[in-house]
Amino acid sequence: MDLKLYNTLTRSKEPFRPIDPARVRMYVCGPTVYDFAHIGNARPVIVFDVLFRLLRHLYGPDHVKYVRNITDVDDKINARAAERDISIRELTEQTYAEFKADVAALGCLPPSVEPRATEHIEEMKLLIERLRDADYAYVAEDHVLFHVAAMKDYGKLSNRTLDEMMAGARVDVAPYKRDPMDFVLWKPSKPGEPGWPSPLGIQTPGRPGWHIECSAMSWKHLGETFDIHGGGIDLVFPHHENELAQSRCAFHTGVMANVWMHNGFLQVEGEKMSKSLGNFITIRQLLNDGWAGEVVRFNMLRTHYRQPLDWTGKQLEESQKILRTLTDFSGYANEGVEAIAPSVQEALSDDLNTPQAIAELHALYKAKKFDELAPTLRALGLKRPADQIKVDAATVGKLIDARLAARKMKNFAESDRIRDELKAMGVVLKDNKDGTTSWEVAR
RNA sequence: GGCCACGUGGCGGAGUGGUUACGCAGAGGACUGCAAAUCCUUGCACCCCGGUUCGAUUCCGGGCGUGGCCUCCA
Repeated sequence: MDLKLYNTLTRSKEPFRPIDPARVRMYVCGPTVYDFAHIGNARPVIVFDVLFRLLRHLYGPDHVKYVRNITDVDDKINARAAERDISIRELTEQTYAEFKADVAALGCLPPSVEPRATEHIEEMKLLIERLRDADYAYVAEDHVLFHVAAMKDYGKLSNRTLDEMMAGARVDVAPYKRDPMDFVLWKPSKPGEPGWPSPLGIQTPGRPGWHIECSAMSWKHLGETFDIHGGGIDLVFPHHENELAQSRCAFHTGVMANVWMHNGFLQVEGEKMSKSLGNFITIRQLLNDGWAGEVVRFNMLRTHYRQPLDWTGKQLEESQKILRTLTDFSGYANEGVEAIAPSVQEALSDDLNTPQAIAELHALYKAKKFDELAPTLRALGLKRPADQIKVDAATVGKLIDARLAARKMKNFAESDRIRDELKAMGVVLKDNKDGTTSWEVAR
């Protein structure tokens, strides 16, 4: 069956045809490492992890290269490091380590490569030189700017024409820009700011603009053109539009990535997530609150990746319940063979229709096809969530024995009392026909 | 103001020009000392107004609502 993916470039679902099936290449914009990742950041990480897993399944694990960058040079990083009075390196290292731990808890495989912007300054400078040599870029007051008007079909990805953008441009345009829409490829660093020797004969040390980082890193690790470029929908403009412009103009190609994929925006309890509203949810916080990473992952996948998603506590609880049910059969194990059942593969192949895939998981469960269900769950990174609270099994066992004894003597007041006591501990009993009792932790 | 997305049953959420989504919650039943868990059954739908059509939730136009981008943002 064919994999179909929605392409933002063409605004339609298209059959996926890798440039080289032996080397499927995907790039996704990664985090700017200055603070804990929030659930908005988690969405693309999880969505593209599912795609990564599907591609590995379809083309073979050794034939898929997934690059997710780390932006470790950025004004927000500088500000935060100064705020906390630590070095930039300390901040980015620490934040990156937290990020790695968080997304691992969400059941995400590490990408094939996680390049850092600061380790690709030379590639960025090479790109900048190429762009200037081809008259797509110019130097002005120690900045290097991309001249948007030089590119004929600029705006194709975000569906904007240059005229529209000019009309909407804000008043305070930097005076050294030829056109208001021109964007920075390289900018001078003030003393104290991170800086590198500048390209194109600029004497002042400088640092790269945001967009050139991704062009450089994707080039280095995936080549001039590749298959899939992903990220959040809010990155379409200006980030991806500019990335695309840089790479295409630097390499004189008609495409950068063949398929551009964007996940929808996420809200929290019906509102935009923001620090001022006090509804800012980090991955770390959810984990600290006792939610299993798998539950967070499952909750994210219950909505199709292109749809807007409203994150609520109610849904999270529901997700935990569902995921427990789906993994509640004898013989289930979190580790073991991984495989994707045909019905699930078909759903995922239709532009990553994870809600349909989940419906298929339910169908497998209902049909008792556990030998297909377990490997599929594992292949999707959906394990049985761990209990939120820990209880002492020996204590529970003793209480159950006492209750069974009471029941045998038809002392139901006592047996119900013990049941309530266990319930207060978070333990829920399941009586069986033959007089035995099994139990599980409710949270 | 410009560009764009979304609006499905109590809730979440797929999908489709005419036939069951799926899940959670609810209701009824089986089981149970009573429950819980489990299993079986089940009610409830497509924002509004026009148009196209034999027929529209599904296509087109308009309206209303929510959200995103246009400045850093997943």
